[in-house]
Amino acid sequence: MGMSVSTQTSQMERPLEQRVSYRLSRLHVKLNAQATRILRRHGGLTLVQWRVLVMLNAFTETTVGQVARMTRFDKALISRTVKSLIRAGLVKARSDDADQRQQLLSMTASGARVFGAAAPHMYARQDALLESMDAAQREAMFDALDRLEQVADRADAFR
Amino acid sequence: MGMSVSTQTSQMERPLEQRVSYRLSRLHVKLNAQATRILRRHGGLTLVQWRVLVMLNAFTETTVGQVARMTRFDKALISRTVKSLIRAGLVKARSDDADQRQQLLSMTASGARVFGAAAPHMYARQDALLESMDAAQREAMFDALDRLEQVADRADAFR
DNA sequence: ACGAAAAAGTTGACCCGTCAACCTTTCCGT
DNA sequence: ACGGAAAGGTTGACGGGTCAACTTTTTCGT
Repeated sequence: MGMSVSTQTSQMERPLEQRVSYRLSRLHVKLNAQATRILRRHGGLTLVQWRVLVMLNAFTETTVGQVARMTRFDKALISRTVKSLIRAGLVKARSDDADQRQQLLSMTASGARVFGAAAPHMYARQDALLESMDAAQREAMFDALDRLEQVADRADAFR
Repeated sequence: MGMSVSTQTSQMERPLEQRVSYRLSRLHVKLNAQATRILRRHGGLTLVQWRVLVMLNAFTETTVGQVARMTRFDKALISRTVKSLIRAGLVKARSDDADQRQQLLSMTASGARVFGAAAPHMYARQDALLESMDAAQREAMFDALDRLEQVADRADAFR
């Protein structure tokens, strides 16, 4: 392991462990992989399908566009995912008389069953994550996430 | 906009805004998109290419495997990315006499130039992110990231 | 010192997610 | 009330990223 360590530029002013977006990316990948595994074991939903069902569970009769905005996923992705859910019989769509462009989506009984089977495991995981911190830490973290998101948004304007 | 709001199940016990992995994912997507944009403007590197060059900048003469482990990216991805960097003339490889399986990678002069052109912008962005928090908040956040990562790792074992 | 196991890397197949182009329906200013 | 702009959605193409299979080289136990 004797790697010559002569980093000709300053020996890493910003240790890797502390670079924000790098850490975030690592954690995000890990959590996603974990969620995907849980879903595969309990019903076989994909992560995006799960997120769509979460939305349909919270808001009965939603549309593709609304789900896309709420999840911040691309509407193309949501469109395809909804199609897959309809094909699988977990979601049904009925056309909206007031606006012919959109369709009102809702879970079928079978969709609710699949969702209900996966939910406890997904929520248990979420709880495990939150319970690793006390209230103050939790608040500090969400606060940090808020700030970072704001900075990212602001910086977008003039870069 | 009169969307009927009768969510028949409990009106969202866990408000979306507070779900950890959801927030993380949102922020991650945003930061990634921003970094990608900056790189496109200043030299045209992709994000993975950038991350590889960061590693080559910090550790002269590294290997594909080491970069993969350090960045936590898949080695297949690193292998392809390194190839693209070599094709672009930004990285060069020389075979290791002591181990014929691996190749020692380093930046070319032109690679260093491209890296040097993008670096100030990327680091400025990183600084802007960190400067949105004071020292205590920063520590709280990294602490939170550590905990979450640990929990995720531990949970992997028995799920 | 031999053979099995492990490590390094490459490749192909595949899915996820994004982008841009496009079609249809609705909105809205004049 | 008409025509252009905007909103909803779908589709095709593409790059990013993962997984599994495979080759070659090295390590290591006996």
